[in-house]
Amino acid sequence: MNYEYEGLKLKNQLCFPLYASSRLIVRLYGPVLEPLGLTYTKYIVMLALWEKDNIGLKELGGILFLDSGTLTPLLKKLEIQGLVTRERNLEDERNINIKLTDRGKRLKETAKDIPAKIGSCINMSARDLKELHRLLHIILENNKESQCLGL
Amino acid sequence: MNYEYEGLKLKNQLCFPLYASSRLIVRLYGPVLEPLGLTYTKYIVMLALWEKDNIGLKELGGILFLDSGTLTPLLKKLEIQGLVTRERNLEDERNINIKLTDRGKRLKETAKDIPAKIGSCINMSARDLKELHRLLHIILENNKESQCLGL
DNA sequence: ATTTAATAAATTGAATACAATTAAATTGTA
DNA sequence: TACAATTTAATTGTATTCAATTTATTAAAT
Repeated sequence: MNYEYEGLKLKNQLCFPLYASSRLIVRLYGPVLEPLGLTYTKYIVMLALWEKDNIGLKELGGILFLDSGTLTPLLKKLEIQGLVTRERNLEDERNINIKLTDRGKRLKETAKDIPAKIGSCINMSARDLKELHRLLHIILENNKESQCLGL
Repeated sequence: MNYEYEGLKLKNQLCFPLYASSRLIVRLYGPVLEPLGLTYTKYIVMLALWEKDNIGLKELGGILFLDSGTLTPLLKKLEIQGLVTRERNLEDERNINIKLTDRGKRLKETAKDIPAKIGSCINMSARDLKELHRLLHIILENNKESQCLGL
């Protein structure tokens, strides 16, 4: 038997189930977020801002692992929706400060049931959930300043 | 203390680390696949075909959790690259059969070192890797015919 | 003080994802 | 047989992602 190609089998991939389940769960959010006028990416931006308001784009990107190429157009849309404001930092005009509007702050109230709603769709024991959480964070931490990626 | 909004904290999200680490690892593949003329999505299509050649688009989509909207343009590109052929099934012309060309088959040889190359970037014990694998497959299995999603 | 280097955001272009619709082929049924 | 329902790909339109480039601003060095 030739084991030379074992690593190429889908069932032996780590990335594939990661990629597939990520998309699966993001898709789960779609109809739940739609009434709030949010997409999944907009939602995690709002999550970050609800925890820390008045933050620079760079810092926001550091938290969410997203760069200005993704965030700039996204934040402009959130601004048009009246959920955030974007203004240059007066002390250093290279930076931009993102702030929640009152409407953006109030949306938190509407959003607070979403985690439970999504959670009920993921049929997994609390123990497994916690373990999955731990393992994913190992990946994120390992690659935060990876020698493999130039992040 | 008000715990009403605990579920909205990023650190309590399951989806966020799933989403972030998936993107992180897909990005890891970029420079590794580039010399082969493949993107990550093209790569998993090739992985599936190396395991089962001459397969319908629908069946391929079932394996990879992708629909014709994603696969049709992707397969056309792989066809232009000379890695696959697309032909209507003569018995049922609604279906299309995807076959590897000789060149597509030979690419497997070039690709066989990729899993080890990526693996070396993911600093995780064999035990943790296996556990992560198991947990991700729980999510995929649970939602394969979910009551929450209309897949 | 000038010039150079570094940093942050915005822009551009390529490649997905995916919902929704359309078109073609097949199946089931009256 | 006709016709409605179903199935499969393809198409369309919207929303990301991300690498690479550009522009503006600030910091560092001469």
